Amino acid sequence: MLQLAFIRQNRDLVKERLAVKHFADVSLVDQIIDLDEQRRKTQLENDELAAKVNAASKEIGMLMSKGQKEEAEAKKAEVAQYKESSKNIADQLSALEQQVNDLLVRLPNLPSTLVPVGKTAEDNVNVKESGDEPVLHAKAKPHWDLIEQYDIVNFELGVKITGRGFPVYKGKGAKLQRALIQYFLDYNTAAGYIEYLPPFMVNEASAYGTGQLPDKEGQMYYMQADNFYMIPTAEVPVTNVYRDEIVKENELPIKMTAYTPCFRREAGSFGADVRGLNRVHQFDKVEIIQLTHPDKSYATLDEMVAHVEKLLQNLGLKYRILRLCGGDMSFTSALTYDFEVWSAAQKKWLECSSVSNFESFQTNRMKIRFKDEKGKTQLAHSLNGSSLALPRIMAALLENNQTESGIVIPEVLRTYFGSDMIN
RNA sequence: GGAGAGAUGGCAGAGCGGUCGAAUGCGGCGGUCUUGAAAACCGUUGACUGUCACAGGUCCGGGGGUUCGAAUCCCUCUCUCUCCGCCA
Repeated sequence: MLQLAFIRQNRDLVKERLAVKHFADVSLVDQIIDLDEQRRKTQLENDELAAKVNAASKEIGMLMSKGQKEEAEAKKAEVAQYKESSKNIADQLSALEQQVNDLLVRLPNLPSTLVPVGKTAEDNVNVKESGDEPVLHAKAKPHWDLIEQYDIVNFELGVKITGRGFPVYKGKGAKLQRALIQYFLDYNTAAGYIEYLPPFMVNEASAYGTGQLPDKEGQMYYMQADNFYMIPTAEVPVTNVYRDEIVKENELPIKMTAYTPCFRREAGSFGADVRGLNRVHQFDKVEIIQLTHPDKSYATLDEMVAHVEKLLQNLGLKYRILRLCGGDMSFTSALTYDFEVWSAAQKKWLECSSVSNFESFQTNRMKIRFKDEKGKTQLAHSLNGSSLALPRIMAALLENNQTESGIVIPEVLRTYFGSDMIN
């Protein structure tokens, strides 16, 4: 969430930036500032009374030890009066705190000044497009036909075992998944990311920390008996590694990577967009996460974008990089780049990575801080990106690399995959 | 699932209901000494809120209660550990 002090000092700027994100209820900002004003006033009253009670109680202790019983009793009566009024004020105070906080968590992150103005995906800015258009043979098929032909992914089986959107990978399909995961993790750790293998379910505090709660619980699978959520992305468990921690400045940046399956309910999607591997409830993803000094997060964002880009180049895929406009960004992000791969048989761009700077939006909730040179604690910045989400990469690889004699495996994957073709 | 023990500052670990934000040790930081380092010695070292700066307030797992006063007593929730059972 946004920092209250910042909102207070930059009322107009905050409103202006929220408008870029098409946030409907800009008046929230004024409400928050007004309520906080009251809160602070009430806090002062409360504190003054508490100080009186504290002082009187101390005196009572002294009087008692000296055996001055009557004086002590008189003081007690005095304290009783303070407490009468303090009860009321304390209730007011906690109500105000609650209200301020409830409103504050409803404010999305402010978009950075680099964010293009716009409302929908149409308004995203194409920053770069690269890679060659694959030349397909005459009988080229979309990936949902290819996986049947080579018997490498089975959706019907997934329906039988679980339900729609839970693909079963089989044989070379399973092995290709494993090869991709392995390759991505090795590529990330070679760049200095520490590998984690976190739990695939998280508690409420973790889901709140990265911003999935309180609003988006509908997107997560929920284990009622234990009050756990299935993770929608590795970002959730891995960013929470540093929740409530204060690190030393020289420990930054903290770079982490993790493979996890991701579980998304994504209710209400139909049609061609969801065919095959385009959109599923469970998929594999390798994620990169960084915690940085606030001054360095934008340089880090560029570095992460370049890191993911290289990965796509190594796989030989045609891709483009989009800078998301204000209306298309997530609630928590300040600046996001989406990567899309070209799926040659579907003739469609498929999103395969999203790299974002959250500035202090997540770290403020999670209280991820560092001690600067002067010994002051400050919020770190958090960033993350997919490197990469597997299903759409798999779809693009299958479609773009298909030949009449089989599917050609990219050079970089061959040692992991054990051969150069699926046929 | 059954039985028991516990939750205190970065870590370890004290804490008769009053002067405890909290002993002590370790660690961290600064200094003395040293060519440099180690050792030794001296000093310093929690977070949040608030203020121009002080002052003040809050925090000893969470919530509630008793009391003039709670880390300390009571209730409750959560979590952790040990033993037994079950199990990959």
